[in-house]
Amino acid sequence: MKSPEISDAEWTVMEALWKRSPQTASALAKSLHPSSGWALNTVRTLLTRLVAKGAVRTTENASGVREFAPAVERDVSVRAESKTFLDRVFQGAAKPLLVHFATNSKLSKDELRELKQLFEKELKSKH
Amino acid sequence: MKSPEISDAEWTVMEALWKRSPQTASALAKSLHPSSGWALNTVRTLLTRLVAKGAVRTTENASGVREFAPAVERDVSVRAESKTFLDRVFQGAAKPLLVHFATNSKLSKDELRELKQLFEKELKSKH
DNA sequence: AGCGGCTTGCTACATTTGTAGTTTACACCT
DNA sequence: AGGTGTAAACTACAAATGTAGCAAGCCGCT
Repeated sequence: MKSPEISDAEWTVMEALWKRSPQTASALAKSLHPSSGWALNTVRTLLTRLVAKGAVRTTENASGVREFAPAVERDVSVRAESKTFLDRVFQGAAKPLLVHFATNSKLSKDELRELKQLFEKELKSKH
Repeated sequence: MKSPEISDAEWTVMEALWKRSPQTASALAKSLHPSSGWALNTVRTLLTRLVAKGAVRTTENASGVREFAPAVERDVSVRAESKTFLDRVFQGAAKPLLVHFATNSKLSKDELRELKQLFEKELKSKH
């Protein structure tokens, strides 16, 4: 299941759809407007492109208006993006990436604890 | 020190320069060719753009030929790219990102151990 | 002195991306 | 039925990106 390339602006639309779907173009535009400042047509264009890429699919609602919904799961896209980023910036080496984010992010004590435990668990599961 | 936007192809060139610099355009092209398949002029164009962006600077070597070297440190660019990625795909939340890479990467026992320790250290340093 | 090569500086050109505007078609309200 | 508001479909258009090619100049060899 190759996930299509999703550009920055498109990603914003996808997030909105992953959060709630299906939605009509105008509903989406309305909800995105405050943060993005995008005109309705901008959102429409992005949706059209996403449909063309196969990242979004459409259906008609009762009143004959099109509604949009993700055609790819967020998780799949996140994985694809993550892989691309990992390869590009960290040459595919996960450890340096993890070190980078571990040391460059402001993590709360709780988060640090949880992450430590996660690694402990991973270690153990590795038998 | 804002680091300039570096595109995918450009990033490849930067990596080569970060690995070794200064280098002439043709030396770079030669070393990149096997993996990238790029023509000499392609590399030149990328270099020109990188210079324009301020990511690379040039000097003349003894024989009057230009050599290229990074003008931004890898670390700075990595940080910038990482931030962009974090914001875009994980909405700025580092923990989910760390969880993602911790569970989706094939890490060796040693790496897992080191990472666990890193988090322990971070935890402690947080007093 | 002319030719073959390499270096530089321009130019090219299709795609993708960001960000809309214009036109046409309906569809409901008064 | 005509006006008003949306929806859908096209069209627009500049900047960034990937991927070069062409032209002009300098350098050393024959």
